[in-house]
Order: sequence, then C-alpha cells, then structure tokens
Amino acid sequence: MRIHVNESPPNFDGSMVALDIEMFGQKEGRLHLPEGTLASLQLCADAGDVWVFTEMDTIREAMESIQRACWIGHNIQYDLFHLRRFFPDLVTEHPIEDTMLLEKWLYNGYYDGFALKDLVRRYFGVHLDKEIRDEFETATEMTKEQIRYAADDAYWTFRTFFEQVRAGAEEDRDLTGYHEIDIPSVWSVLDIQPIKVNKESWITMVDGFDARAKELEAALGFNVKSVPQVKAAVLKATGIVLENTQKDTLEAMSGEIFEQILEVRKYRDAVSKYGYNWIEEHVDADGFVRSNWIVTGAETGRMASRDPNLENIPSKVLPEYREQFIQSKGCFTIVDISAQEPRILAHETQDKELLNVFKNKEDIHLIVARAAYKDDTIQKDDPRRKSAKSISLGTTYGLTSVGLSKKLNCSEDQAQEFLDNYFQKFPDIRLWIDSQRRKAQRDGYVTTASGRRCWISPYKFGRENNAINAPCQGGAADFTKLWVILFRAECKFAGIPSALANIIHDELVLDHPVEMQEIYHNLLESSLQAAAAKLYPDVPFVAEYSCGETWADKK
DNA sequence: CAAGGCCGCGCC
DNA sequence: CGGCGCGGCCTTG
Repeated sequence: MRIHVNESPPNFDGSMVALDIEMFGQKEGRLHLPEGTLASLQLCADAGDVWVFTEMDTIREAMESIQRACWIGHNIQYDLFHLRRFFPDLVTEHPIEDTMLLEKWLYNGYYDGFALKDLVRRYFGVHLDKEIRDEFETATEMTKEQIRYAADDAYWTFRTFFEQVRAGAEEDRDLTGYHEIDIPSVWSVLDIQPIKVNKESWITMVDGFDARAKELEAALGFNVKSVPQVKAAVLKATGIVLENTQKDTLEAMSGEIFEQILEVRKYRDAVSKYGYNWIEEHVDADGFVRSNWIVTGAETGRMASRDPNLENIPSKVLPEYREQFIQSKGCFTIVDISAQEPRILAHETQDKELLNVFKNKEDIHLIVARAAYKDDTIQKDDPRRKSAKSISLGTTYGLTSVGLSKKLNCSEDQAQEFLDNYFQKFPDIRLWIDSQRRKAQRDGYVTTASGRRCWISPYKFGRENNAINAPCQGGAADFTKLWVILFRAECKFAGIPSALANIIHDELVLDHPVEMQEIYHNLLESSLQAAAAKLYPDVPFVAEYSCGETWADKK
C-alpha cells in the first residue's frame, strides 16, 4: 500500500471511495458534539493507494475531488457530521455506503462486535491496532505513525465493504432494506436538531426531588439502593423474606415500608439519573441538548440514543421532566402512532379478527379486554382495559401465564384463562407465534417487514421470545425510520427544514414556527401513510397529534 | 483500588 | 415477557 500525503488528489469521478477522518481534541462520550479539530482526511479507491490530507486547504480540495464518487465509511455518520462542520457546502445529501450498518444488516444478533476492528478480524483474520487512537486526544500535529494508522482505517474500510458485498451475494442476501431504510436514515439522524431545555427550572425541580429524597431517606435510616439493606430492613420490619427488591415485587406487597422504599427510590433515581449531573454533562452553553443517535442501535433494528439518552426521559413516573424540554422556534408538534406494535402484529399474523379491529377503527385494548374477560359490557374507563394492555403488549414479548400473573397480580390459572380467551378470539396469533418459533429454530433467524434479518442465538436464554418480539419491535423500527426518511424528502420538496428534534421509537417531536403547524401536520400525515402503504398495506395506521410549548403538552 | 458483573429502572 | 442506556452497589483480582 502506498500512502500519499497532501498530494494533489487523483480523479475519483465514478469511483467507490472509502472515506475516513481523524480528529484532534475529542473526548470520550463527546464524539458526537461539534468539538475538536479536523486532523486529517483519508481516501482509498483501490487496494494499492491511500491518500492522506492533513491541511485544511488540501482536505477541501480532496472533498471537491470526490463529489462525483460514492463514499464508503465505517460509521460514516461520524465523518459526515464533522466534515459538514468545516465544509457544509461539500457535505450535502450524497450516495453513501456504510460497512457498520451493512454488517448489522447482514449479521445483527449473530455477531456482537461491529467495530471496524471486529470486521477486519472476521473477514481477513487481521488484527488492527487501535491503541494509537488515544494519542489524537492531545495531539495537534500528526506523526508518521498516526498517518500510517489513519491510512490503515481507510484501506480496511475499502476492502471490507467489497468483502461484505461478496459474502452477502454468496448467501443470497437481499440488501434492499439496507439501502432504502438504514442508509437514508444516516441523513435523517444527521438532520435531528438540538433540543432546548429550561435549565434553571430543571434545577429547581431537581432541588425539590433531592430535598424530598433526603427527608424520606433520613426517616427510613438505610440505603434504599442497596439490595442487601432493603432485604434486611424488610425482614426486620415485617418478617418477609424478599426474593428481589424490584419495583413490581414491592408494589405487590402491602405495608408502609414498601411504599416508603419506592418513594425514596423514585426521587433518588430522579436526582442521580436526570439531575445536576445530567445538566452539567449534557446541556450546552446555549441551553441545547445534542444526543448521539445510532441508526441501528438494537439487534432488532431499533435506533438508540445516548449521551444523553433522549428516549428514556421520565414521562409517566415524573411528568415534570418533559415540561423542561421547551420549543425554540415557536412550538412543538408531537406525534405518535397509536398502538403501533399491535397493528404490526395484525400484519404479521394476518389474523382476521385483529385486522378487523383496526379496519373498523375500534379500540384495540377495549376489544382485548372484552375477549380476555369474556365480558362485552366493559367500557373505556373500566380498569380491565388497562390490564388488557398488558396482554396486547405481552403478546409481542412472548408472554407466559407466569409473567402475566405477576404483572396483573393475579393467580397463574387466572392469567392462563385470560390468555386462552385472548387466543380464542385471535386464533391466528397463536399459530403465528408457533411458526415464528419453529422458523427461528430451523433457520436461526426471523425477519421484519423490510426484510431485516434478526439472528436468534440458539444459546441465548429466552430465544423463543426474541423470535416473536423481533419482527414486531424491528418492524416498528423499520416503520419509524421509513416515516422519517419520507417526511424529510417531503420537507425538502416543500423547501422547508424537517424541524425534527427528537425520535422516541413511535413518536416524533418537531420544533417549528407556530404558523407552520398545519403544513407540518399535513406532511407528517402523508409521509406516515406512505410508509404504512409500503410496509403494512393491509393495516390502517393512525397517529395522534399535539402541539404546545413543551414536550409534556401531549393529549 | 479499579474493573466489571449485577441489579434496578427510566422509556418504548 | 422484548429492546436499549445508565447509575449505584458490591464483589473480584
């Protein structure tokens, strides 16, 4: 391999070019923030030469030289994010490939390492040394070794991509979903705007939680976060020997001590997980939060969010938190898909009754409640409707009577009866569950609506449940990704920004000027229906829309 | 003493 | 009963 440093780039028109950057001055956990300076750009379009550029003007020249090429990266989202900071005019939507996303498309659930190092080991049996990477944190100029290291990454990214394509073809794998869902999603997540929080109000709120936790904790006299201490205290106070100290377990008990423990824990967790530290770490000087979005975060194909995770901000337990997320452009539009997973279950199972529930625009949880309890008089406000939610949800998780009985705090026999009644009403669900389990056993994988393959490890505990859950959860992820892709395209066509500020699995949050509310509503709805028509043509999809000043302003 | 396993829990 | 990310406790070497 020849390394060309700061030479004039060749003609890359029409090529497949592996692209990789190195950055100076970045810190762990903050790689996704607009921090650090560009150290170098490496390009590789054949296995013989790598072109390394270390000066801003030669990097610009190199970026210009690849405008009519397809870019290949390993986690190219990272490279594009930083290159766009310095050369916004040269990093607009462009043909790309990604060896990490492709590897996940091919083998998610089969392997568990998806770093370039892992791929190079798998495909070529070569060990890549990554220790030199740490030097970039404090360096300001590249040494010979660093240039060599940087060149290696582009070289191996290039070779890996073609090896993956070869392997995929050999196994007769369909890459349509990778190209139509995961790859365009890179542009979707690059497009997610920072979201504003009310820092002062957040701190005041946490002050209150902290004071409450301290007061209650002092009265209890032991550490509620310590399993041994909680078990000992409960034993002493009630004589009960606890198997675990989980929320569900304690909630099922009656007695003052259980309520007190849960109360302290709630506020303790609030302060430690979403408290002063969260503000300090994640709220930038401008009052905005910038999360790291991961296109394929879960084995099912779901996205993930970290540093901070914006998908698990309390909403039910302490609704005050979502009030601290505030509009910065006028108002939020919050849209979520109603009963997303049950709709996908209807598509997967093709159960006539279940399909009819949605075709007739009926309330799924109410219908399930009436079936499970064999009582047609149940109405919307009946508590049994809420229990039925656990049955609907549980189906997609592979629930058993044991799990359901714990959730509903009833006997196993009773839970079994509810399930029997449920499957009697929706017989094809049970058939589908059996067929998924057999398929996972026979083929080693199940698939989602986009053709995404979820490998089910035969050695993993609970694999039968994964076989059922993966198509539902993964199919829901496919849907949301496609929805956002189509929505972005419609916004682009309309000449307006996509305004996307957060994605929470089946919910989108948009931050936009008040007068744009109607147009965004219309574009969200038309892209939603287009995504549904493509992936789930036989099930009607319905979304609920809200507008307001904060994320808590949801119907 | 740091590292890592485990538990517990927030969201969907 | 499925999927994540993350903080704290507690054991390990």
